[in-house]
Amino acid sequence: MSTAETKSNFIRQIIDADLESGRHTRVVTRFPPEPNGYLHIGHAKSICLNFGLARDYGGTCHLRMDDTNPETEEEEYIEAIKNDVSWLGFEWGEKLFHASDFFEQMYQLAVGLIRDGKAYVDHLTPEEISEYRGTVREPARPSPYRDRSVDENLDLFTRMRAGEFPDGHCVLRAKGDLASPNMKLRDPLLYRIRKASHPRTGDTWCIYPMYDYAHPLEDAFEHITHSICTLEFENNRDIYDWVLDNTPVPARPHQYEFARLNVGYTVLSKRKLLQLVNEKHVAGWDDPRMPTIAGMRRRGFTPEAIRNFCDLIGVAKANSFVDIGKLEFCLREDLNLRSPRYMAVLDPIEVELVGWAADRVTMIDAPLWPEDVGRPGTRPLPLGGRVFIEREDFEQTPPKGFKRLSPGAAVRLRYGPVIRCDEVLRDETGRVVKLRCAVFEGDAAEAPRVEGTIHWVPAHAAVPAEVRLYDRLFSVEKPDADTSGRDWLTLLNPENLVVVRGALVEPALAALGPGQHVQLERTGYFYTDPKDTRPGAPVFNRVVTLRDSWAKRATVAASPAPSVVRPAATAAADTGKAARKSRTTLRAEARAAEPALAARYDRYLALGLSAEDADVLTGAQDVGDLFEAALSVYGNATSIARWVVNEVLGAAKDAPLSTLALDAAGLAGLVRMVDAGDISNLAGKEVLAELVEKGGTAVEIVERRGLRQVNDAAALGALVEAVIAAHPDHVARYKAGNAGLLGFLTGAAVRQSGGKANPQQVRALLEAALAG
RNA sequence: UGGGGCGUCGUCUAACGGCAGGACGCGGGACUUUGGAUCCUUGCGGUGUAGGUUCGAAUCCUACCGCCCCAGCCA
Repeated sequence: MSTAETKSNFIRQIIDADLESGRHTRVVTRFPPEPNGYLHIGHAKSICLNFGLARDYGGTCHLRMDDTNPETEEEEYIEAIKNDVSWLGFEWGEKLFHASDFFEQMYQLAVGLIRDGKAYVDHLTPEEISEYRGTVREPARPSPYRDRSVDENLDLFTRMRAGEFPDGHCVLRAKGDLASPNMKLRDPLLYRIRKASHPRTGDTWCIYPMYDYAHPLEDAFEHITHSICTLEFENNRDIYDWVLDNTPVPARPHQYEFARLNVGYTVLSKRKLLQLVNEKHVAGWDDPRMPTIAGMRRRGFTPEAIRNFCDLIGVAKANSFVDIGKLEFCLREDLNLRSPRYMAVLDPIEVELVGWAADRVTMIDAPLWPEDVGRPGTRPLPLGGRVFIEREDFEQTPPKGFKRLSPGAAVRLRYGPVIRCDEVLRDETGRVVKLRCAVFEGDAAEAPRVEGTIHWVPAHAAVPAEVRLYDRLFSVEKPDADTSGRDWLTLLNPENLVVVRGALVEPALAALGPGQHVQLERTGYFYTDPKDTRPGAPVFNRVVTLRDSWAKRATVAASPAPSVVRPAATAAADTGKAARKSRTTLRAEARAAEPALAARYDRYLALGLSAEDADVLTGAQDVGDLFEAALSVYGNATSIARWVVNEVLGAAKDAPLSTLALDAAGLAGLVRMVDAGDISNLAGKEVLAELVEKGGTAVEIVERRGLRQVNDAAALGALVEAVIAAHPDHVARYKAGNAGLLGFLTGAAVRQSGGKANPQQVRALLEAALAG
């Protein structure tokens, strides 16, 4: 029931472009978990993305264990990961890899880097390395070992591999850029010594590659085309590229980053999840309260619901926080179709049906499925003289709108007769122990009208069962962002699991085996625990509650509407500390350092340019050069300035202007034609795009592409008529008051003319034509 | 603070100079032997701020504001 067609996202756009340009002819992605913990819902997003891309583009997705750190990685995790990915419904076929498969090749490439003088063995201690690295403001200092000879480095590296040095004695480092503002590039570590046994390679290695070195190589060896990771690796992309550019690899993958998943009331950091397990705050990695795939599986989530959730939330680069309600929605949507309905009473009150013959039992054929699911099937449901109902379905003094039982009121027993509460029996503490109710069977004319239906179980045939009510793990929405200073563990929800041992279920449920989904009517979706369910003794895990408009109303009524006063985004309160150095200040500095630029600035102001344009044009030599050169060909300073500032800079996208095919004469010619009305602004931009791309002259491009502006009233009139005829709906909506549609219709007309029609005139003609 | 990213309904996400759309949520309605199933909904609600360019700006230019990431021998 996966919904609709696949949503567009920025990664799909990149792939589309790569396929179209021929950069790639197929798509190969990978999901590269480190086997140092169990997979969680955040990984599910990545799995669905990577495998989904491969599926949709007819490519392949590799499963790769990123096992470069033997100290934290274990075989148990490797198996769990494989199990979870395949349970989610994805197949990697033959394409199972391990980073450790490539250790020898990685080593050889490292030797190559040393030979090329691009890597060295460093003996600085970790503390010293950190110290030498500098800060974001100050550059790094070179390690005293940075310049030793290739031969010495080769010898040392060989001995590192041979196990001659203890852990931490030395590392292999790349010769990066010590002054780089990107800290990751300041001589990144490539190899460290770890005399630990590796789950796959055992003791054959005692040096292990670092992520930043290993990952790009793994991608290249596997011929990955699109290497997709999360946002926090953006800074690592520079080393990713460095490694691939400095080693002879068989392919050239590229890294793209997307926003990782965040959801409320849980944590998704492996460190914290591990701590929850180790310190026994939960019963293990597969505890149903855990956000792990294993935990969700045991709780009763389905792969379909999780996949659907991942489709629903999309993929983008903005940090986001997904409402857990979306997951619950996906769960209910899926579970509705696969969960037969039954009844169970969690907190029973006995009800005596007054007048019911002592040993009379009627069998009810109760449907397993509601009408909308439309599946056949019933289960036998016996009704005798005593039943149990839910304690919360009775109120001595019902609040307004209460549709359940209260003294003198009547309800229908689900699938059964109507009952009216005539007598309430209590114990000495005042607790209700029994209700005596009149029964109205069949179409009894005297039956009271009822508004509510409640669930029940027959007292004589009820079966005791254990019910585990799972709730959100934490009691605050963002335990990771808690600023109260409390330890995050104190934020655990004390009621994240409530075990109900006195629950009573209808007899048909007694035979349920492990791993079955049911809906306990009016209570929620449940799953028989796959580990603890015994023959005849089901254990029910609550997967998710049902939507509950009454509970919602009740809560709202109870809490006196806390009129949420949100601190209005403090309007430009200049309390804000100095922003980062802006481009203006950068340009001002450039002018201060270079008198020629400063002189230009004054001259441009004298030419009549705005201060802003003059500023932008004089921040760098090349921008001003282009402006001046174009100006010498065509003398309208403001027009040239406008095109340089607003259009050329946009087209350049921060690249130096010298990388553009555009020359000053081309630009000047273009601006001249626009000013003269030979071509429209729109066409002008089209011409500029080609000039930037391929160079040439504006006149030639205009003639070749036939972009000369059409100003002829008759031709434009015909065009307008045609557009009006072609879009009757839009015209009607425009006339009904949707003014925004004038833009749409103008656009349609201009587009139909191939960008040649004079847009002002088109718009005016349209407006006039539609006014009548 | 140097650098790298990101700001669109309450939340998530589209729109690539031309109708701000979808989903969850919220509200309203239908139906009802699940208040909680299910269905309908032309209902609510948004382009961080301020300028500029353009016939037309969420989109291009400029400035400002805010948030995230980077100084592990983790990944």
